[in-house]
Amino acid sequence: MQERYDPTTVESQAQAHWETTGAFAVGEDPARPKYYCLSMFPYPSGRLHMGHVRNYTIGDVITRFMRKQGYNVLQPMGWDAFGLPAENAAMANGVPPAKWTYDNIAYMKGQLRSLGFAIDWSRELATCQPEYYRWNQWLFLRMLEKGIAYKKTGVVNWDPIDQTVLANEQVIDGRGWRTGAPVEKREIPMYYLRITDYSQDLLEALDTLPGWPERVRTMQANWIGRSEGVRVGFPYELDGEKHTLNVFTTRADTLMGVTFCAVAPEHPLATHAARNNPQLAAFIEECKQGTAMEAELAVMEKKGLPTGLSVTHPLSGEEIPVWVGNYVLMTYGEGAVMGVPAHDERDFEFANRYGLSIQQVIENASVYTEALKQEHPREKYKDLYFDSKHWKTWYGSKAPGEVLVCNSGKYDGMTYPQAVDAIAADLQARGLGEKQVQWRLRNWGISRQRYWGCPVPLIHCPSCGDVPVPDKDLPVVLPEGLVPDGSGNPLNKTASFYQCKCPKCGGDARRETDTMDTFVDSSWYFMRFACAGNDQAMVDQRADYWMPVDQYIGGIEHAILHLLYSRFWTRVMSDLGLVKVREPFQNLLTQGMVLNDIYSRKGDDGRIQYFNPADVTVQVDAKGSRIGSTLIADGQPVEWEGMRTMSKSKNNGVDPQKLVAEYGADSIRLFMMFKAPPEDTLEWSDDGVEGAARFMRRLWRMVYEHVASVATAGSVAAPVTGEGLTDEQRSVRRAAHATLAKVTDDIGRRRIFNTAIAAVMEFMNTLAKFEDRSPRGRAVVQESLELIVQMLSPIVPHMTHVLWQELGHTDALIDRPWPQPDPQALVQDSVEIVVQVNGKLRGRVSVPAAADDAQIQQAALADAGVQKWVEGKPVRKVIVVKGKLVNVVV
RNA sequence: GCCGGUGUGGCGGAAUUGGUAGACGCAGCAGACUCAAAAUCUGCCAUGGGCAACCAUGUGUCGGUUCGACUCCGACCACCGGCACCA
Repeated sequence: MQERYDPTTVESQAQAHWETTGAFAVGEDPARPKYYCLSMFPYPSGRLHMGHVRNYTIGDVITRFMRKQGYNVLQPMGWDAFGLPAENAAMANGVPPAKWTYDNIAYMKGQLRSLGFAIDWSRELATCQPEYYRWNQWLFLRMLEKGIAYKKTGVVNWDPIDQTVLANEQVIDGRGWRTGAPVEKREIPMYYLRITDYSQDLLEALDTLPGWPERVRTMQANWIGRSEGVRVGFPYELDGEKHTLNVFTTRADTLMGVTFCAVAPEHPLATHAARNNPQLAAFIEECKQGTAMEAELAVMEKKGLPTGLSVTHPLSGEEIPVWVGNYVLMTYGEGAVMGVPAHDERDFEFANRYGLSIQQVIENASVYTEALKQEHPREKYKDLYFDSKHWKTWYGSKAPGEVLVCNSGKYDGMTYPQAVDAIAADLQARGLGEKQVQWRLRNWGISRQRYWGCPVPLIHCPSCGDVPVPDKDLPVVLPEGLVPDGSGNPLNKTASFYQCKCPKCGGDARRETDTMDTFVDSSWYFMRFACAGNDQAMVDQRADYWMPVDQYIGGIEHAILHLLYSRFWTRVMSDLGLVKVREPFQNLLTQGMVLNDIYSRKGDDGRIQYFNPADVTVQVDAKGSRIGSTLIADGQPVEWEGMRTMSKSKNNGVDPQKLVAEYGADSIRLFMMFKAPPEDTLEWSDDGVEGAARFMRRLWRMVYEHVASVATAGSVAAPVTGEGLTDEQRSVRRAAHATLAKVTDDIGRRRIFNTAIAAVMEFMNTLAKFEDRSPRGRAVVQESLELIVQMLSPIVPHMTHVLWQELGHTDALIDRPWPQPDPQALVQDSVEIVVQVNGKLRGRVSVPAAADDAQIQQAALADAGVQKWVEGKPVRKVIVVKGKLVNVVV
């Protein structure tokens, strides 16, 4: 055995073994339970970043662990290869997106291989391959037939100078990223998928996913956003015709407090009113300025203008003025809201700004008590509700029983649910409303006015209209040699693509040049992995074998959109009879981001320059606190801006390849798994990697010294059992098996790897102090080292592969079943009990493991340290927690 | 703005079901080995007081529940993720 640990030799040796034995290729095996372990596939951006390394290491640890548990484990890998960055790179370098993408894939695949992931590469796919995306097109056509896909106009960000649609990312401070022109909203025709048909199903089925993080399920539920309320119709007359303005409200109990209605700028009523009202027309035009992003709309100053029209209150018959409000969203509900300024914060703000009246119709019974009514009679009370600080307490609650309706005639004194029921019933009787369920979820617009994506398979014929591409003509292949220049989709300028014949009438027609949202590509790739190589069908029965994905791993940033779209797409495929599964992902692990320090310096020209943390040294004081940082190159100070996700713009990226070359893949993998729990953010640290490498060398040396001692002093004793061991030998053995139990639980159940590694480290500290070199002692060491090597094998597979052989084994560690802790080794004679007096730690006692409560209590009270605090005070109560602690209350 | 999350020593984190706060590691300090350095090994390492035994304080802030709270409840502060065309 080599005395020194050399990662390069070790890793090539292990990888060669896996390569030649085809260790990672899997097929359908009815004899074993299957396990599908999937990490979110990467966008081929150029090189692997640390987030990828973290993601795939987590997946690999689980894959290797489950394999050792006897499962037939599939871990595939592919490329989310369509998307905007390829077009940006094309614009910058003049290289077609296809070439850039395929070059990146080749490079990144090499990186993944060097990290030793147990990936079945025979199933690799890239979403930009026609063999893949033809099935996007095929399923889209099925959705058209079923009415799930349809055409409608949608709002996009429009750059008026480049005359092109901008992605949200391409809008910087409300301006086009290339032109700097203020962005406008524009309506264009698009294709949509009716995900809202599945709202109820998508929401209810969240309860069938206990293996998903609670927060993700909550976020999805809120995103789908089911709310129960009432549709209220406000009748009005226009040009002698009767109409109704519909609004949706969850607070029908406040209906008698409506003092205005507000409609979205795009609402038909607004459009109508603006015809003879230039001021209003100008306001609506102004609302078209700015982006289509909801986050931006939500923080905008609330503005409005009266339409000059009014509607009739459905119950009181009062005239209610109609306003146009920039905060009313056309995409939610009816695109119109009723305004109850006394009991809605936003309406309150709006009414105050425009001098609209405020009518209180609810009093808070629990807060506005009889005593307070004496103190604050109505007149005084009035002032209070303009006091926004108290607004929430006094008016914001709708908890039943807490608030009662007032100033509302026959509804006075009713609670929230009573009033909603009564008002809904009265509205229904008049044909002016009813109870309604409203969803926040919107249908999925999939059209993108971009080149590097999957073509939408439609043909526009002047005589036949929109004609689907016949299945026999699929795929509609995207030409790969084009280079976008920023002035829109190059497909629009490529006659060989868009010129075509109508499949119906054979006349000249124009092919659709929009491509699909890349979320389409990622909505079903996991099913395609199961059916690699099938060129006759989208999926086959192999998908039924492998699906659902047993463990899905990816970034928390995908908690809503990607996962929801995948759940929807899987349902559509299920409804079409293509697959049996309805929920694609059984268990979900959302890994945290990888952060690194940011260092900057303001240049003479006032521009901020960022320096890579590798080029900076940090000064610390005697305690190790950070006191400053300087650039190595010039020794001058640089500013530390804290830690953020690794990015090009902040120049704080770390190149995985360099690290693998320097420390080996195992040390990087170990560091990533040890530094933080998988769901938390991970702060990068070069010192931490150094520490991981130190641990690797330590383990290597321990095995080396053991193997050498066996070579010189003869073989170890027969395999150890509990029989005839010294106390020390027994205690080491107990520690070894207790560590195994903990590591098995941490990896297998808790999916927390940092504590598993810490437990192994702790045990290695114990083992290092064990100096018994008798044959029995060496047998205990042999067993301990074998367990350590096996426990670490999912995390550092290369080194453990080699050490396993050095420990005298001829089988390959990857196929070795996971060890079981020996129950006999875990038995303890006595346990330490912590003794508290009034909840404060005052002593420790050792009691036999079998001691009952009374014996434990007696031992606790007899302890000298405890006596000191109990003496002279009556003992009121003694709480005994078996095997753990005693609390004496005096 | 809305939805979700996080907050513990100099730093990353541990404490799994309400039961010993700070495991494990990084950094730091001291020492051993060495001509020296690297590597390695040993010890110390929350804060304040004390020679020490020990005592008090301490898990973002304020308040509550409990024999007992990092953990549960209420209010607040700060930061992070998402908000439908980045992936």
